[in-house]
Amino acid sequence: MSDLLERLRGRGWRMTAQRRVVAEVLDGEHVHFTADEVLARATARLPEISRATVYNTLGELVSLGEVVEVATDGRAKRYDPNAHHPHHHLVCSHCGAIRDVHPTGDPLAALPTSERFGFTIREAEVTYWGLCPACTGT
Amino acid sequence: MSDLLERLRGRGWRMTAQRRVVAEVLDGEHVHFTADEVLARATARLPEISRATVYNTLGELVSLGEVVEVATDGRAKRYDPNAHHPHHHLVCSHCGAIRDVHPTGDPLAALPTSERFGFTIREAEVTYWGLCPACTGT
DNA sequence: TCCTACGATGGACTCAATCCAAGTCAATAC
DNA sequence: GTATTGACTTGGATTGAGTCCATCGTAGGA
Repeated sequence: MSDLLERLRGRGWRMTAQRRVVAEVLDGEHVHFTADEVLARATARLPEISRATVYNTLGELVSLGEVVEVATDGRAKRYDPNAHHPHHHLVCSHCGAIRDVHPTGDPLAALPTSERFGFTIREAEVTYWGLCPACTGT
Repeated sequence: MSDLLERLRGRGWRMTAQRRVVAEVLDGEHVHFTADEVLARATARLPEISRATVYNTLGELVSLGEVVEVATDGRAKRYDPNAHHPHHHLVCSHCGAIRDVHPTGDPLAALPTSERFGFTIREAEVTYWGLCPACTGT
């Protein structure tokens, strides 16, 4: 899965040290970081990188479709590098941890025309809420 | 549907002018206000009400289960007074407008045990994204 | 190697939401 | 009706996430 950089280069994305570091952080681990966590990890590799650059780069990766923005609740947005496999999310209501899940069927099909109110619907997003194994005990 | 105040009183909720006004704002119209919109409408009826009180009251209504907090994307949270009829949401990605919808079937059933990763799942929340009739043209 | 348009910087700013110490008042008891 | 009291309200300060912008730096083409 480590060809994110190749893909970006292939698309004519201007490569800079900062952008490479952000892409590497996202590509490296399959967790869902907040922008601040990305910043922290990027800073570890390239100390002078700025917050604005991290936001710019994340925003660009999102609009390129390489990364998906996940907004759960009022917490900070998280960035999901697993954009090429459609999936949904399972969120721990206690600690905020996120896992990718793949439910069966198509949720779009469950919405009859009479319930669409003239909207042009583009996608359905399913979030499952619960307690992760670590938080179940507490 | 205007018995929200009755229900609250019945539950021993301490009634104050501020709380009544907030409850009335939510009860009156079936749209999904942001906290600021609630504050604006509450202020129109009771000019000296403070922002903190609106947040406190909204938070309390949420934990009483009388109102549902809807967080879509990075925008401000919205408050949905239609808490007694389970439903999902249709959001306009352009203007942020929200409508309640009732898809068929149970999204929880679509998640096989093998995809639950030991989580204790409490609920599934489906958000449909699209453009509302007013924004489709632009 | 040189140019230059695109990208990065960082500090100020916005916006939503929360905190807190002091003041107020609804509901209960008398 | 009055006194009491603990829960509620206030508003200004604060936090946290994210954006803006004028200026500086540099990747990549000529």
